[in-house]
Amino acid sequence: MVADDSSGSKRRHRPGTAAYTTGRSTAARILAVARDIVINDGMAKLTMRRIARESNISPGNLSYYYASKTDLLEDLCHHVLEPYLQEFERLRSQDSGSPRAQLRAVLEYVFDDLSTTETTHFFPELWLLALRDEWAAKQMENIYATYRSVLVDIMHNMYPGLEARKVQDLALAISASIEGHTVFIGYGREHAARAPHVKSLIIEHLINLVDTTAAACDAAGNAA
Amino acid sequence: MVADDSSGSKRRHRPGTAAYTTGRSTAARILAVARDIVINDGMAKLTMRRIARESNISPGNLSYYYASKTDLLEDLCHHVLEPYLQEFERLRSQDSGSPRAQLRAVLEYVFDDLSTTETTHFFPELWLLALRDEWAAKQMENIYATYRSVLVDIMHNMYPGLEARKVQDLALAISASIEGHTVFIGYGREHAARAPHVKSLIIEHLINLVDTTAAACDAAGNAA
Amino acid sequence: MVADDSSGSKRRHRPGTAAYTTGRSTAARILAVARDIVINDGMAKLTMRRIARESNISPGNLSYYYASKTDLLEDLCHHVLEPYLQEFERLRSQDSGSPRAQLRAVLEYVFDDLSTTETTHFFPELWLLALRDEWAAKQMENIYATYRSVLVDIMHNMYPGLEARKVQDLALAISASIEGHTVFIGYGREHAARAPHVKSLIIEHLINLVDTTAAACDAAGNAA
Amino acid sequence: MVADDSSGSKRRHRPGTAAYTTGRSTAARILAVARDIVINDGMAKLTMRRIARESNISPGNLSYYYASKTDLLEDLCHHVLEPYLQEFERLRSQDSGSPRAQLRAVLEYVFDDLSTTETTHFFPELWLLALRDEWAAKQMENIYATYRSVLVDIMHNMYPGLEARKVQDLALAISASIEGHTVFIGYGREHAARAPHVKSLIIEHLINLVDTTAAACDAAGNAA
DNA sequence: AATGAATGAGCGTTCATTCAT
DNA sequence: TATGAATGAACGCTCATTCAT
Repeated sequence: MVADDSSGSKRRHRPGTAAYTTGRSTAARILAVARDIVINDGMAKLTMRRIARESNISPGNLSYYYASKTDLLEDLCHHVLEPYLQEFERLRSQDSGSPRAQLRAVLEYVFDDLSTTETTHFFPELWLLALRDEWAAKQMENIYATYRSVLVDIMHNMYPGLEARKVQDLALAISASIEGHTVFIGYGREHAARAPHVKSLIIEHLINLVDTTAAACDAAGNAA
Repeated sequence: MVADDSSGSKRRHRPGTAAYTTGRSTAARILAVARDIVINDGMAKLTMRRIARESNISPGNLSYYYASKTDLLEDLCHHVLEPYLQEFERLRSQDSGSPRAQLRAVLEYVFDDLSTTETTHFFPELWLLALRDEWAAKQMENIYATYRSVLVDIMHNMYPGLEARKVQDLALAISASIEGHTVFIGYGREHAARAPHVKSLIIEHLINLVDTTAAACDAAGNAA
Repeated sequence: MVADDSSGSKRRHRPGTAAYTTGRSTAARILAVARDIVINDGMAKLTMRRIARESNISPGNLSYYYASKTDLLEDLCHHVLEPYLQEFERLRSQDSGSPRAQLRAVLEYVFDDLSTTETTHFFPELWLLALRDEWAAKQMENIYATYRSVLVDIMHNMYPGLEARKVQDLALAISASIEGHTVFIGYGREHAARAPHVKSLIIEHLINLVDTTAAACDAAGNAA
Repeated sequence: MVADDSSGSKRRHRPGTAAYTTGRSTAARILAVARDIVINDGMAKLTMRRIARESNISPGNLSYYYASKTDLLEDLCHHVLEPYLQEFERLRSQDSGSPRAQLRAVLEYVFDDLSTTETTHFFPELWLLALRDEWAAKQMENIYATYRSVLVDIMHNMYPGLEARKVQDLALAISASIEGHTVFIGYGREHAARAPHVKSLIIEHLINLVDTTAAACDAAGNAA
């Protein structure tokens, strides 16, 4: 699940840069190093000098690839989040036998992913960044909107009659509920050991939430 | 709901400090200022100089109260979280007619609190801090353990036969599910407007989760 | 002719700074060092780090006195120009026997001053600075306006009937003519050796310009 | 009045460079861009990177044409000043009816030229550069020596008997007096609006200075 | 003739911290 | 209690320059 450079990526480092193979490898190294720093030590420890040092290049050369830290940060967000986007698209088009099974597959993927170092460490940073940084907010909304749209698609297949607004709220509630577990059962977190138990508890419950809500709406619809 | 200095607070500013009235008011001012900075501008903008400036004291004097930034941070955590602790104790001992009504009251309180600027902005900072700072991790665990213990108490009243481990997992899943909404429907967040709809969707269903789980366990118990 | 701190100086270093004797001496040292750098090596070589180094203080401490380089530059302008302002006021109130003698005294002072290292090196920097820096432009206008107002006063004493506008143009032309010599006969300049000869040539003649202009205006006035 | 490459220019970009048509046009572009930067934004903003960027070439290629910034600066001086040299030669050989009329023509040209953006902005930079840069000093002396030699020629025609040294001092005083107006009535300067009035005031006066000095010397000579 | 890639010193500035008074 | 004064490392960033291709 590595970002594919040939894909429709919008923006990357300073234009004109990374044209030769050596430059391309340097550019890749920069992002990899930056990613590792954020995940291992947190965004607060992500400094241009350290990125340069750990990429084995000079500060001057780093700013040849990224004119400003903001530029780098934007590219980093993109770089880290793109694989998730691709995974969501894969899950959307995946045939699991039934919509219900497909929904379960998606929720299990997301829940399991919470325990990943990357997810446990990067996403909370993104949540915080998004509070003050316009660009980060857009990136965050982008990834979660994609995630929810997959849920929406599947729920629509399960209950075609369920009204759109309701389905969207369900997707929001479901995704938020699962994301919330990150800080409790994520990698290295206090209750990481309970992850399997909580997983079975919560996933079945969330699928059940869809059924219940659909039934309630259906009843309300019929009554009207 | 202001922190009561005479309460069982473990540690506070430099010992021997804040003995006189002026000192005490200065100490209070420092924490209030620090809290505001974190909530309004984020932890990254919390600098000793700025705290000093906005507290109308000199940097030198600030370090008289707090020998290091870490010390201040610890006290700040305590200062911000204590009111929540008190609120949870209040909710624990609150009589709402039935355990189910009491559970609903707690979940509604927590859910509504998510939309608060303070909660939306402070807790994600805490989640991040807890990843690297021992003390923050302890503070975070403390507040959430208290929160869950309230849920555990109530659920025990609802289903005395439900085994302890299961009840604890339920409390974990319920609290995590609600917390997760912070970053989506919290103050100023993308989907803040959907808060009321998501609230009604999720709360009833989390209560339902308790019933379902209890029923399933009961059935399993009987079968055995 | 040293700047007097007790005078009506408008602004100085960061407020609250230089309150004790040690701080005051440091503040003075900073300006003296900055002045020397500009005069000896030019404005382009005036860096915060070098000022700090040559003032025997740390960069951090320098920015304690001056929060930004711009602040320091403004204070430096003030510091360097103030003595000139005071000298002009002295010349204005000086009794030289006759207005003509007083005029000659002023022009001689200014002309002789051109050969000073300080004037030769600092004023051209100011002229350049004033092109792009608002504050420098104001400071430059301030010093030259004072200079011209002295000339205006004296010329008014010489020819009370001469119209104000004409007197002002005369002051402008006279001062500009003398200033222009800075870059040719100033300290270390190509033609420094010709200074005495050019001085006698130009000063008498500028006084003569006043007489000639007054006579011409008088004739025109009578004719009308 | 564009610099002619075939003229007796002493040195230009890196030897061997600009041999082909493309190279020549690039070389010309570099100087034009550099000139514009200095005139519009000042010497302090003249950086190699910026010259390269605005010339649409890479920094590497720029240093193919100019091995160092100093080299470029020298060429830039030459490039900017050459048109003035040519203009002075034109003025020297210009027939204006009488030497006095020719002198007036020269002074008027120079005075009017002061109001030019180019002159107002470039010459003060040159004055400053000449203080520390040998080459700039030479270039500056070259242009002003040519200027003065024109004045000397004309004054010699007016008063053939006037001794050489005196004539040279006169030329120095006259040119310096006019140049001094640059920083007061030049383009965008505080007193630009007074330019026409000051012009008539000063030019007639300077011509008069020649007459007076000649008369005085003549009298002194006769007396002796 | 031109490019992309890289260097390393230096820039102005901020920071947590220390300390004498 | 409180201040002014000071440190030194680190920050993001710019610069003239070099060099292989």
